[in-house]
Amino acid sequence: MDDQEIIELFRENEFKVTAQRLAICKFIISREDHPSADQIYQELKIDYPTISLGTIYKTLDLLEKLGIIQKLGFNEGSIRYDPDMELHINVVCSNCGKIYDYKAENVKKLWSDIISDLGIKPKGQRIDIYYECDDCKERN
Amino acid sequence: MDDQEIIELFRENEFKVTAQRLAICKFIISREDHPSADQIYQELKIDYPTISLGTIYKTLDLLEKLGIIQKLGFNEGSIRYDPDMELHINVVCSNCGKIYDYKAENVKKLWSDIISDLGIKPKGQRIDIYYECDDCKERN
DNA sequence: GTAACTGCAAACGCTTTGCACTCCC
DNA sequence: GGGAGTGCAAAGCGTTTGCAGTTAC
Repeated sequence: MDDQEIIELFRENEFKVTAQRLAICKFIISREDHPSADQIYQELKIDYPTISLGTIYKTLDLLEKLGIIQKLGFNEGSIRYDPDMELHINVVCSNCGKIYDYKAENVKKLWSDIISDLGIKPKGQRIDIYYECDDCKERN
Repeated sequence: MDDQEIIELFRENEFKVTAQRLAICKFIISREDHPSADQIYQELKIDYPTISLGTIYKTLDLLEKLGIIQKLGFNEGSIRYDPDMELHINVVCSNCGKIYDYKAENVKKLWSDIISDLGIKPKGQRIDIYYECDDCKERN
């Protein structure tokens, strides 16, 4: 998704295009590690010194409504933002919180089987695997 | 898991057996809808009028450490407690938050394939499907 | 008897809200 | 020019913490 596509998506949905929104949207799309609101804030503050956490949260809600990102609530109460809306598995280090995505064709087949078995119209899904990453293993 | 087993598990791990702990543990095991801490509090208050939310939280942490329950953080920031530690799918109404579990044999096979593909030692997992339940559909 | 547990209240951290100012269109 | 968006600070809410009193063992 390039700048132009983002701008068009905003305009189509009658949201104004602002520097902050563009920056937040581009940032989250460029990251594969599902950052938290505060991580986004800390990094964008460098280039946009007056940006506020409130704006980050409002924009993230907007991006979720537009279907660009997915919120992921975790057990310690933290919320992370995932720009991958396709069926995938979040591989999560339960120690440091690092996340990467895993895609497997076989998941798709199984998933459609389950859906038809359940007889529901799914609105979304979330699949996590928790493990301890190599960095954390070394540290202990 | 009956009373005696719970008591033994507590003692084995050198935790004292109190009326509150037993009540919380039995309550959560008996429920299939993954209640929140406050729901547990509201219901137990009837039989244990002096029980406090602090005790609920402390006990839930303890039960998680003992491996009896699993915490599930959701997108709106809420945390729900799931007493089913086996591989299963949480079927979640994204409107009212109702949850029920779905177990399928075929998930297990796929899961072990994915694990060996990833080459990791999983510590746990979580699989959610979001949909709108019949009650909520009617209401709209 | 004593260390662990409970209940209460205060503290905490993340998220949301309200409002005056600003800026996109 | 006008209304949506921003930034700031305050409020909100679920969870955690600290501590004096209580209870299991």
